[in-house]
Amino acid sequence: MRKTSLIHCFARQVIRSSSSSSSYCRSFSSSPSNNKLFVAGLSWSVDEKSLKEAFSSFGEVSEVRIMYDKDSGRSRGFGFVNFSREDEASSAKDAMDGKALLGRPLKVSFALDKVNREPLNTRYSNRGTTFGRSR
DNA sequence: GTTGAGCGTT
Repeated sequence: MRKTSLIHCFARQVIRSSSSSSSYCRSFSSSPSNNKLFVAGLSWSVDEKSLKEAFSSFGEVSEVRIMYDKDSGRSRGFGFVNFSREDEASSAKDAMDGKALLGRPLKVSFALDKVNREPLNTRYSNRGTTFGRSR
């Protein structure tokens, strides 16, 4: 009876409602996102469909997003893969992490939640301050 | 025609 069961839930830290406004969820565990995967080390010639095809073999890929450069328009070499199940995502990560795609080693890891944030104190008037260049 | 550590828009 080898049932992969579920992931060991890692360290599930329940966010206590300390404040109804600040949700500073910093890297609590090694899995900030469950079904969200961060794929890096991709070749600059890789597309979303290639990644989806590569990760679709482990499960159902719900969404695949690759980041592209706004200046050049070329792929930055990293993207995000969303699975329908965290079990598949974990398998894909554990299976594709370290492997190679298009001749380049892939680096798969859980993605950080940067879209699930709902901050209220945001100053959109921060325009005008050039912080140099984006990282 | 280039480069190679990383965490992203709707």
